Amino acid sequence: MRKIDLTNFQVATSETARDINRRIMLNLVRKHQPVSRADLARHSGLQRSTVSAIAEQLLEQNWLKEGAVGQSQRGRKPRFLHLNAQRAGLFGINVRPGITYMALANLNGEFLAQDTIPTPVQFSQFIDEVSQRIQSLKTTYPEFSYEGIGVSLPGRMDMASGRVVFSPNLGWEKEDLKTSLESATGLPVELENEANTCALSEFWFGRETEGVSNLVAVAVSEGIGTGIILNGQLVRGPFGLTGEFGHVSLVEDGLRCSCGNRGCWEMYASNWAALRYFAEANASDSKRGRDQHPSRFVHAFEELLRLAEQGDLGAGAALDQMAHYLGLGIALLVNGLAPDVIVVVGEVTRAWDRVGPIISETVKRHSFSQATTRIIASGPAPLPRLRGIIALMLQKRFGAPSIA
Amino acid sequence: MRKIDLTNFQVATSETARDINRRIMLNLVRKHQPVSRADLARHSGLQRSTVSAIAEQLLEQNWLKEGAVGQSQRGRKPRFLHLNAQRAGLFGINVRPGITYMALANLNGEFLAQDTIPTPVQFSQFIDEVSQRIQSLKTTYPEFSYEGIGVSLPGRMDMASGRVVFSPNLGWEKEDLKTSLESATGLPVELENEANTCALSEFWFGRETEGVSNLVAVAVSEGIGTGIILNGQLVRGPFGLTGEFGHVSLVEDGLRCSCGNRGCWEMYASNWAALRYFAEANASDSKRGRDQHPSRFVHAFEELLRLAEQGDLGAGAALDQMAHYLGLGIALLVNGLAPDVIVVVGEVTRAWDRVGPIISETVKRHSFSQATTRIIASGPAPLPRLRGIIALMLQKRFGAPSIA
DNA sequence: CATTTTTGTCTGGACACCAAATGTAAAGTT
DNA sequence: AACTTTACATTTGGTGTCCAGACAAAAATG
Repeated sequence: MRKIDLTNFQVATSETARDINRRIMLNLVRKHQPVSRADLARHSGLQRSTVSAIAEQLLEQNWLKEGAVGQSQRGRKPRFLHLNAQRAGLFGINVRPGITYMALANLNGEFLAQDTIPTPVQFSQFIDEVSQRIQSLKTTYPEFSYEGIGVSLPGRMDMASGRVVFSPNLGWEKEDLKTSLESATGLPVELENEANTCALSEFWFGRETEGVSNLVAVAVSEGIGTGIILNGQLVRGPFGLTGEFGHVSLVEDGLRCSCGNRGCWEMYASNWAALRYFAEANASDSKRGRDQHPSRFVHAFEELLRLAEQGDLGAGAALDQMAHYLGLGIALLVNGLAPDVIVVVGEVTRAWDRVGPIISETVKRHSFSQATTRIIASGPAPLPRLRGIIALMLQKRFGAPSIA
Repeated sequence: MRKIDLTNFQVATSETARDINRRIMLNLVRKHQPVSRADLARHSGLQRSTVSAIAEQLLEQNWLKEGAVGQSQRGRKPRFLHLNAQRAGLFGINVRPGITYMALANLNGEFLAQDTIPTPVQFSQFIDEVSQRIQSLKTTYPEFSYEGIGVSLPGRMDMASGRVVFSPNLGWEKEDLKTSLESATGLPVELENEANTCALSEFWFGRETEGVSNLVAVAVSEGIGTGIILNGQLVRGPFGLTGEFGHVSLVEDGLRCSCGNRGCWEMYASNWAALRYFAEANASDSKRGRDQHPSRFVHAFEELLRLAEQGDLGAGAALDQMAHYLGLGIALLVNGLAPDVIVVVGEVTRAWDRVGPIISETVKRHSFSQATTRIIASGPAPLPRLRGIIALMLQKRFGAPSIA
């Protein structure tokens, strides 16, 4: 039960009920499509007349389409309804150090086109290149009604102002990405932290998350970020700062981290940490990785994965150590938040057969027996980020309306 | 924005709008009472006619009372409305090892009577004694409409079944406290973890939490529990297990905790930890405290506080060390959750002049500079728990309705 | 005493949901 | 082939709610 915030609330009007039921209808169509009005009435508990009225509105506004006539054992055959996929064209952009992924998705969250570009170092160049590609995609798919652009970023941003608050890996702090991209493309832009988008991706599209309302995503790359969904909604906190569990001290008086703290989780469980373990074991330069160009760094970790897969003992040991520390941090999340699901995202999941059991074992040893949290691996990046940023925009239509 | 859970949702009816607006009205009356209908219309943005209609309903159902005629500079004088305090008599029970606190509160959350009893070891005896006192209070205050009993417990409980899931300090696991107390008193009973009630107390009654929607309570006693409020609502998680940050490993390979883990936060920052520090420094028996009867143990920590206040260096050093570790754990919460406010609850707040600065300093050293979390001390126990369990029940009437 | 200002109520219209009747269409039955 | 049954979908009348504006009531002002 939520407290009503008297500094910022809104009363209900006579249209509030319709708003609520319309969103429920859209969700039911999304889940069961193609589906008849009668079925929708049964699923929702609304009267058939009400369902017809809502459907009529949604058909008028092009959110739904009437499809083929369906089959039934006896009686009049139903006229199926389904989402009008073309009603929303959504651009998802996943900005990573070194490389930027772009995608076009429809109302069903299905991808129609994907593209990658090297992430320009210059901010203005980034805006130019991205808006140019968006323009070209818009002309390639003229049948869509374009609704917006979502950007997944390694950083934290303030929702109110739309500005990036904290982004050490990109260096775009203080840049007004939202406004710049909006004026360049003419489409509304939404920003979100990449760990949060990973969480949203699993929450809205995950197969193992049916009925789940508490979920934490652990996004493992150069660093570690966490996206936290509790009570069925993303937790952003003031300035979107919630979720920096990667900078929690796991090792007392441990390695100094760029954040100023010591012994941060991400110093021991990130891709970079694994490369460090590998380098240290080989008694070579321990600074390897950090000094390389970001995209080359990604390749270094993928090489480590490949080496381990091929049976290299040193690479395997580095991954094992990384997995151990991943487990320690995840145990902390299990104890403290006890979500239904923790989903691990990142290149490391490609070696899940190896790291998964180590993580599970470590978590079991360091957490309550009562906690029933499932720990699962997500698909390979960059898909979770792109799917998640699309989910963020779909939420606008399919999420529960904000009331009171 | 919340995702709609299609396994468990409810559609809007024609009364949904009224339900929403009625709750907003109740909140506005609570905040501004005594207040006129015209003022309520201005505060809410509803039409005066609508406000009158809602007020009429609430007056009929005795939630509101029409008070004195107020003053105004010009024009017709307003007829003031205020909450009918007697409309709800709420019993709050705070069960602690050794001692149980009881209180009777009204719809305004004001306390009318308070009482304490030694916590019986036998569960059945507890039910008997509590229901007997409740019966006696009901006859003393016959003018109330009694709405329920809330119980604050050191443990975790499953909302669905109402059973205690985990309660090492009470030993009432598997007991059906809710049903037992309900059948003994004839009143509906709600259970809640004590750290959660501390959070609710500050959230609903705190003076420094206006407009705050993310708050974490750190309840420090024999152990440490955390109550987490995010996006304006309590996070309970499956089986109410969310919030056991007290059992997060802060010290690698540290002291073994009763939970099975090693180096748990509460092994280093609880009252018991401070007593251990004190005992260790005095080279005496390090098991002191654990072996004592719970209520005597409370007295031991209060004695430590008194000693420190009187200038005892050893006692002061023990508190300082406790404060340091409190700061470490709180820094973790600041980094990971970045709430607007963290409120510390417990006997230790009586020495806030001493421990507050140490906590702040430690948090500052171990967390982001961006985080704007305020760290405050709550009033002395047992008030927060009692106020919080009352808040839990008041939520039923004043919280936002659950929709979709 | 008329005017102005403010509070509170009343009335008609719009919107939404519900329940039941009606219309529509197809399959099964006689 | 005509009738009955079944199921889908729409129409109609009733109720609840909010809104906008008119109206009534009450008190200060000029």
